[in-house]
Amino acid sequence: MSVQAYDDNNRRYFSTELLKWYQREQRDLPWRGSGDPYHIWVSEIMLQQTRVDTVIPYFNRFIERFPTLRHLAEAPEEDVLKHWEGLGYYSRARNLQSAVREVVAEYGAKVPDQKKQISSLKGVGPYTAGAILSIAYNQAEPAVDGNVMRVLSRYFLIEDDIARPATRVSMESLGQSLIPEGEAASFNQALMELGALVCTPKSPSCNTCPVGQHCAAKWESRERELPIKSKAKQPKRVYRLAALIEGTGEHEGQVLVRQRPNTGLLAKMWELPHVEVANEEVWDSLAEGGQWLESELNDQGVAIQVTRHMNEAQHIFTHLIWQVKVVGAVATNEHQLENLEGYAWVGPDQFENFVWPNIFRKLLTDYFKTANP
DNA sequence: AAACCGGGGGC
DNA sequence: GCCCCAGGTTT
Repeated sequence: MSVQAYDDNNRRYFSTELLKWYQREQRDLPWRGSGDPYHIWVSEIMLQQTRVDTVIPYFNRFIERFPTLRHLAEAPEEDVLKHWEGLGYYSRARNLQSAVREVVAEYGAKVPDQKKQISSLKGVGPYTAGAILSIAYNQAEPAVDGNVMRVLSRYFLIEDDIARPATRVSMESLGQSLIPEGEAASFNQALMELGALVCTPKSPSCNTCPVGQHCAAKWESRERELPIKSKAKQPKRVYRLAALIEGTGEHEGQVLVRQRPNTGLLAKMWELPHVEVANEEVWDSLAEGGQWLESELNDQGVAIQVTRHMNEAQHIFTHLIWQVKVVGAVATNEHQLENLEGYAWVGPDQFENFVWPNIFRKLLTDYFKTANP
């Protein structure tokens, strides 16, 4: 990294001008001001790979329901997941509660202020540890996220691939070296704020940038080339058939749903019973696919007959694309499904008692709307 | 190092 | 359609 080209004057300029800008322009965010390390912790977990505007309403609801570490520690996990519903990366919620329980049990319900301790908590990696230590406790620790790597790579013209872990490590030493004495909390937030508001990915506002005068990338008109990031592999497409099993008799107006496994993708959330099919051709044929769906669910104790094609949906994950076709079905052993482990009947009245991934929330909401207008 | 883990917004 | 977002864990 050719940061040596930058002398101390340039670094001092960067830090002082950035701090001055932040004092003027910082946004008023719900987790700023209270100074409660627990609130800061919750915000940092929610903000992982998630935009500020998305997080704000979730954060307010979450803190209202779980105002302190103890409230969160004592809550049922399902309740926590329900407050995370729609945010994505649900292991964040489970890890957070698990870590909070550890803090209550091992650290007297006080968020630890030592790096080794806080870094050992579930869901707390290098970024989050640095963010909590600096923002909540004003310790001179770096908090290097995507914003910070973008800002630093441009200002110092660093051409390392930011997708490589080694690059983040070197950015951390640079970021730490830039923190002015006693200003860790403001400086780290200022770096991220600049990345979010000014030094944006596509078209940075270099004309209004508080440190643009000494930005190496701007000097060479290369700000749009940075940071350098290798491309991610494109997601694999899979084909799935879901059964919308309509209840009869006492289950009139209800649909059979099931809970996902305790680990992995969308863990513990609810879904329509469904199977993956071998290829697009099987998926396309209602006869072929329907037969496969019937036999697979039958093996799990759910005997059905597929009746008709109903709906289609696509759901894009980071590493996976679900092509989902929904077919209508009737249960031929409805009386035996009552106590089948992991399955339940749900109608509009019970809908909110379950935690749904977005794709099934939408499919079921649409169904109930057309079935009971 | 690469794969896994959600969902949404900007352009 | 592509890229990114106040990343972390597992393999």
